Amino acid sequence: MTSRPETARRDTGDTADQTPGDAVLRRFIGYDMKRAFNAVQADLNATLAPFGLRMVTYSVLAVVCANPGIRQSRLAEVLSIERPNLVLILDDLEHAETVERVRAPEDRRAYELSPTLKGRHLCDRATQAVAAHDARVSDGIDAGTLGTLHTALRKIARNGQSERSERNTHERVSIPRA
Amino acid sequence: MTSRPETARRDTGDTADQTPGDAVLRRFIGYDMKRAFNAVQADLNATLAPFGLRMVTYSVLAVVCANPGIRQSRLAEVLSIERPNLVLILDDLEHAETVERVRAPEDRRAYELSPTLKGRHLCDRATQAVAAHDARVSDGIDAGTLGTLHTALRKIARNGQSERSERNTHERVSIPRA
DNA sequence: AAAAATGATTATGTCATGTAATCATATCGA
DNA sequence: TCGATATGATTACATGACATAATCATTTTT
Repeated sequence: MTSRPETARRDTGDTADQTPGDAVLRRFIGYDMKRAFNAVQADLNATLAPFGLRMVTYSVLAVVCANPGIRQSRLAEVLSIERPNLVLILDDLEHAETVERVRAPEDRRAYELSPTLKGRHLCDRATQAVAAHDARVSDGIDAGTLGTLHTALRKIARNGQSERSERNTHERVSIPRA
Repeated sequence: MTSRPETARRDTGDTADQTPGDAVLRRFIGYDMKRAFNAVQADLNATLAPFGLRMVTYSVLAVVCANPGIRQSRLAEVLSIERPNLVLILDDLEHAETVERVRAPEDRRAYELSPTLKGRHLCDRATQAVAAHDARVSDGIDAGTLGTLHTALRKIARNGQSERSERNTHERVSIPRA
């Protein structure tokens, strides 16, 4: 296998040239995913900005609303966010008076998180905007394909996960709490 | 629309609880994309590390190999990288003696980029590893579905792109931070 | 020739995210 | 019960990715 120029002629750098240039990378799912995700991320952040939210803060708010009383550790685990980072995110949300930290009565180290009324309303409105955004970026993709996409992406996430944990077999493997 | 807890009972934080917790977000392709991409990115970076490459540097090397003589502006445009950032990436590759900057004879402001022999070999080997990685993360997804996935992701990328450019006709929105 | 545009670079700032160390409380073992 | 250890949350710090503005050299335009 020897890498070759995409075209026989030497690329003169002519910007009118319609040759993709990144054709070599297009065959990789990872490349298409990165490009798609970048576009989605930019649009989503623009969608959430009017609500004073970012992607992460919205995710956290949504999960807290759906799971009132959830603790920070569990939340971090669910969203694959490092605990220290979650602290700042929650500071942000708490400062906006959308989420409350309440000491867990059974374990006074822990906080139980719950949305304020304001938080619920914000979450509902933001969720509508996110749903609209999601519909926009999925425009022109039929429902069946969309389902396939969901399934495939989840499989890929699992595949990547397992690859990584296999690599980490040296240290902790499972989490045998409880 | 009013947000509701996913389960009737209050979440006790019991770690044995198998309830996903992020079910509210799972309906968005953006969420599944983020999770999938994170997993892929982690695995890919681990795959490239032995070659002294990162995702970006590999992309650049691959495009340079496929388009010898390409200029930095064009390269930045193709990969959607900001020009200033490309400078450092190329410094890296040039320092590793995999890519060369040569003044363009017709325009002495510009550099024409081409891979060294070493660069070509590295690219070929890295490409094999990346292809293997891509196969790993796509494991269990049949060829037809994979094609559908490519098509859908490209469409999403385009949708996001056009949304953003439409939005940029307005002014920028700032995000107030605590 | 002067002005404007372009390719590359430098300097700089911001944001996201990760690691290590710290503090308080809880649990476990002797 | 006391001491060791584990756990939840936090703080402090490092890093990496990426964007913006200003600068320099060269080219193009007028």
